[in-house]
Amino acid sequence: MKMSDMIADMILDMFDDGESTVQIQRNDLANQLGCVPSQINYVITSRFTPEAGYRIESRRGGGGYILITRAESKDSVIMSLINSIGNSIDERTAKAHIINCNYQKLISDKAANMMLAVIGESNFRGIPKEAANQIRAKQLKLMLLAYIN
Amino acid sequence: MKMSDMIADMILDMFDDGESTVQIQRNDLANQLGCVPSQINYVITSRFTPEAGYRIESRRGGGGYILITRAESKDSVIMSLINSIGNSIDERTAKAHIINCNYQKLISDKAANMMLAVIGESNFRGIPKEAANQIRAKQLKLMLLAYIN
DNA sequence: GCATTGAAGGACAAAGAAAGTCAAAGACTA
DNA sequence: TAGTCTTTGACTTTCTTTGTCCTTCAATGC
Repeated sequence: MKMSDMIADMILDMFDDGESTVQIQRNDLANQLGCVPSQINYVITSRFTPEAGYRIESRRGGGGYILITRAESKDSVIMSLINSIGNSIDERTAKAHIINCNYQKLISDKAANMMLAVIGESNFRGIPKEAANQIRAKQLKLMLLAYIN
Repeated sequence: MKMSDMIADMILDMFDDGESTVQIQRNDLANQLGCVPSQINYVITSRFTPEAGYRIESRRGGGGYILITRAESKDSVIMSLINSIGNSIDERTAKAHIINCNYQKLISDKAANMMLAVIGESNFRGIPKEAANQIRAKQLKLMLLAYIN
């Protein structure tokens, strides 16, 4: 298993007992898992994003920490994700959002697969990039909306 | 025997133990079989198509992979619907198919709503009718496939 | 108080590890 | 022989890992 996924899982596990915040020591965690500290940052910025419903705070210096706060309601996270999507989105970003949502258990595997199927670049072959991005954005927002209703 | 067929057989073999997904490492497989990596792509796009009941996902970068998912019930009503769709479909017809599937309890209300959201004409505003119909056909087939997995 | 020092975390770039794309050349087939 | 199917390879894009240097903070000693 990839180191990044292990780190993400480790953090998700810490949420398990119903808590909505997790505090970590970057160096400790890196040490436990045998990676460089900056990889923790990579995981946090690529997976624990605001769009996925997380807020990050941190402090440097002696006794420093990283605090990860998870949003309460799933639907509200999805709603704000929808609102964060403008009227155009590329495949890469859309895919990342969907995979993240699925990873955080905001949407089911099946729904995620359906969404991934829809937004794939190869569906749009032959039409201009920007037109495809606009269609993709509309479709993704509507699907997410349909999902929570 | 042709290399393409060997690759296809190899992949099919991996499904053998009742699994509905196979994960491959493109470079590894190419290496095992002694072909260039891109030939794996050729085989996948030419043989493991939605019409044949396969869905493809992949990730690049370190720890990347190609995931091939096979429809479980190849002879289901949905599979034959997928095969009847062709490479172009208008909103009305697509809608009728979806509603019918839902009516027959082949797909859930939620899935039907997601599909209806995707195929809606207004998503495709601004692009030529026929291009829209082709995108819609691809998307509908893939969604149905994702649903039955 | 104030300067120094060590203990955090942050930012960023470079290297590495996959997979994707596309077009040209070659092989087959009707 | 025209047209399709395969094979190959060069180039591109994406994601991950690693490391180095920077900034911030708290504690300590004067």
